[in-house]
Amino acid sequence: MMKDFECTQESYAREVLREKGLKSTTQRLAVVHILHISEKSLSIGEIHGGVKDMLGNTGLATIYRTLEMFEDLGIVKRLHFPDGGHGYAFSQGEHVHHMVCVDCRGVFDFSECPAENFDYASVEKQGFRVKDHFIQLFGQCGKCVEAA
Amino acid sequence: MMKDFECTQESYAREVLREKGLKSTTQRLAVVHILHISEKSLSIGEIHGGVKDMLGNTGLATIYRTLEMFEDLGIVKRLHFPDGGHGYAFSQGEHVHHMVCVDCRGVFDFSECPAENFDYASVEKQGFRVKDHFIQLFGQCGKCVEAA
DNA sequence: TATTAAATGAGAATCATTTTCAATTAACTT
DNA sequence: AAGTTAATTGAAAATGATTCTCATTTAATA
Repeated sequence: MMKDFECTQESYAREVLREKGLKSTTQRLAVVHILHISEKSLSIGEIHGGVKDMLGNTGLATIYRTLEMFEDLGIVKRLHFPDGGHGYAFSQGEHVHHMVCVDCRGVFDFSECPAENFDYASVEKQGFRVKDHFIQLFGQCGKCVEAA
Repeated sequence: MMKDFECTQESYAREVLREKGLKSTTQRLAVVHILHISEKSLSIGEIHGGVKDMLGNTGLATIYRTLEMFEDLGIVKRLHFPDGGHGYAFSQGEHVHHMVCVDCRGVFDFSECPAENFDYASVEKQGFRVKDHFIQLFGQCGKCVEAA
């Protein structure tokens, strides 16, 4: 089934799915599209709403299943908000970090890693082996600074 | 009411609470104690269990209320696990970060900030103003490396 | 010790997430 | 282009996490 919202991101997702032997369903591609066209990260509910607008009724469980899978595949990145809520943003598996606007919840990627030159030896003294890190910046985006 | 588990951390919590005009209840001090004696971060359920062991029945809602308040006061730090779960660890408001062992969920503080020398100007180009950051390292602690 | 506002407990209410299973569909075969 | 099959979906129920309500209790002060 050919969709009228094909785009680079969608092709990327199709590719990743195919490599893993997973199906490129209409619902999965719609999730990619919704995340792609959004400036800000989206909650599960917002994604569900967006997909329903595109496709008509869609089960919420499908959205949960899709996002969990996409996170494992590196297609989406889950963000943690200070209030405990979550947001999801499209990602292509690269090492990027995110700035989150605490006012509008907008998400802005940046590729320079703040911890790039950090000497892990200092924290690995007691035998801890660092394998990954999670970094998120909080602040206000340009628009919200002006609006304030 | 004098408790038999007074300790530095407890005194610190008492102090912070008093400054804000909040009460140092038995339940709140028990939460501090439970977190203090634990090597690893604890889930809400584990904290609830620990407090019940100390005090007998204690409402789960109280644990939620206490942790939320403590987080605001900087007395505890909430950690985000890759699976979406949360852990809580005692904190004294200093700028510290955490290494989390993905095997045993143990938490290890370190004060050297990986982003300390990072030049935020590069990410603030588009007007974003960075106000805070969240950094968490994932890996394996010494014990779990050996056990593996 | 009496007073009072803050905090608690218990359970209901709400909200988030996962599970189950019959029906549907994408991908592959012919 | 139709048939086959395993993967996926939708719907609703089940589970789990979190918040709310309000009568009762308690810590802090006078």
